[in-house]
Amino acid sequence: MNLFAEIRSLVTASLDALVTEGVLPQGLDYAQVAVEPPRDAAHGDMATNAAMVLAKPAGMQPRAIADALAARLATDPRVTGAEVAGPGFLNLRLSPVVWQSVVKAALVEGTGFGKSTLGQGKRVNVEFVSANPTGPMHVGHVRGAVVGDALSRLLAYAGWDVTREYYINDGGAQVDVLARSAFERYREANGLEPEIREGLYPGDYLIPVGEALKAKYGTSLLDQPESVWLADIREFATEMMMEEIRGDLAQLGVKMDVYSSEKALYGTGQIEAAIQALRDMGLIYEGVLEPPKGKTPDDWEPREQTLFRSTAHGDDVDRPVMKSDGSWTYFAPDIAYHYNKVQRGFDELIDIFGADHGGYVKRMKAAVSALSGGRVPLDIKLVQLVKLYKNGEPFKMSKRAGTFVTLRDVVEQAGADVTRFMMLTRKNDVTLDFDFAKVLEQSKDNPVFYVQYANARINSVMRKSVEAGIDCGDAALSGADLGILTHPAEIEMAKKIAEWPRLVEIAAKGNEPHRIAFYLFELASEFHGLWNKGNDDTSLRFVQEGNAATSAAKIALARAVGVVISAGLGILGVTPVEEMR
RNA sequence: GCACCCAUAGCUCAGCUGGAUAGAGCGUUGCCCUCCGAAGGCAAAGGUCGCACGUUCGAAUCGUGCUGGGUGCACCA
Repeated sequence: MNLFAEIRSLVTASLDALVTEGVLPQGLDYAQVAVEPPRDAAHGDMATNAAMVLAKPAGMQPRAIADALAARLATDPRVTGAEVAGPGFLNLRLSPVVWQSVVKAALVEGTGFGKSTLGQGKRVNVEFVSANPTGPMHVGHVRGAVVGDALSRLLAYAGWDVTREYYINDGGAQVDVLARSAFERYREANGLEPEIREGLYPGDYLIPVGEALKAKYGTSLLDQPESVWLADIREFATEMMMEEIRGDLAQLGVKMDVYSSEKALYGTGQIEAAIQALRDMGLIYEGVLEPPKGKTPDDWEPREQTLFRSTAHGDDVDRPVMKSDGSWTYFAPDIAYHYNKVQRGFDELIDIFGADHGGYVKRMKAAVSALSGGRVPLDIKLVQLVKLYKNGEPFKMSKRAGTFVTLRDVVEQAGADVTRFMMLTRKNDVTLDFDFAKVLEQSKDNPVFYVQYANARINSVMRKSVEAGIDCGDAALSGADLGILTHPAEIEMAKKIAEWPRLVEIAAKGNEPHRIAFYLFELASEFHGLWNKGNDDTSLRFVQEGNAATSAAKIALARAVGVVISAGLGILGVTPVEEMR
């Protein structure tokens, strides 16, 4: 139940009526008509800009439209006040009955209360993490994983058919490095001194791979040249790394639907087919790129390459797809992979990249635009760095020494729920500070705790009430006499609940899961405020001694908050707690 | 040199895709509480939304040009 959508329907229906009466001309487009909560509560419960956006096309004064619309709207029983303000805003006040019905809807619909059909079942592919399979996941990957997963849950909640996908970069040179590094660990497992040369991966995590290689191959590969073992060990080590990464993701509560392999694109003609498709559009040519102005690389030399005319689709320069030695650049399989996604019939594509890949988005969008004939939009979210702290002290990590903070380190210290929530307390394109001490703090300063605590309080109230003999099942509560909820503080609470379905749609439209976290904080804040008022004004307490009917109504309100918190945390992938420990 | 991201209260950040007098937390200041409905509460002060033009009924939001910070820039992914 989206109250804002309902009132908007009321507004447009009223506009239609005014057209029928001849007050307004025919053929008006209502697309720009919005019904929103006013910034200032003193302006009422909802505001519409209808009069202002229609003034010009209707050839009328905004006030004239607003007055006519106000009179019309005032006849609806839900509307208790309609006044024109400012340059032509129409402010509406709604009956308490409306807000009470929101509480009831939340109880009846449960965590489906904010669900939307906005996505119309469209198929969206969300590609995220896609970490190189050369080691365990580190902190840098955590945020992308959480954002991608929460976004997937959000879109599913808002009516999309979501596929979560991981692209395994197992086709490039870095997996050869992995294989060579693993080979040294294999030698080590056989009692030889490993030679971790410059450029190899020094991390301890490859020791078990060496052990496993020994278990499989014994000593048979020790004296063999690289050409004999490289492919096999590469495959073996990559698979072990992916196993580890899957485990890491599982710890975070992330489950991919599809793992796609870069390597699988080679040798199957998929890259060739994708490039051919571009070629057929006249977007592939042989040419020489200009050197970048201002900063010419020392070893730059004019070189003829096979280029993709990405500038035809919004890029700044054309991009090479084939190296001078005839092999593909890294861009070519990426094109093929995205072509593959398009061909699988997705209506929308989303990629979650690290911010250091920002220079990559235009060419990727250009490729998808070309290969889908402009049919499939690609949204690329860049996720900024996470800076780790402990009690305000920066946490250092050194990739060179192979000692980095892994995803496991983070989850083991902070827990998956806390980690996930914190990763969503910033918009994706802003760097985020993560302090191991602060995120576990039980205080108002900690948004995770604050939201969880609200939910715990709600459950505490219900536990107590059940002991007092009040049926706190949603069915029973939704049947309570909610007309009792008339106190302004209670109405305010209900208004905040009413925003939930609208917020889901806003967040989904922008692919912005962080909005859910911020909303939950506001919702919890409103709830704690109401709770605190109960300290002084006992009539606002949820449990009213000796008055089961009143208690039921007030508990219903609390439970409605709990329903929304549960739904919201569900989107974030965070488990709601019923008790603070 | 070019592209992308960021710039909002002392600090950390929201801000509904163009709406009304720009919000929250921390910090500061002042009251209150210390009752397990505990892990504090209430209130106040605090702003040239980096700067300048432009678009229009209306701009933190859109456009252009600057300033400052970050990221990236052909034969690496």
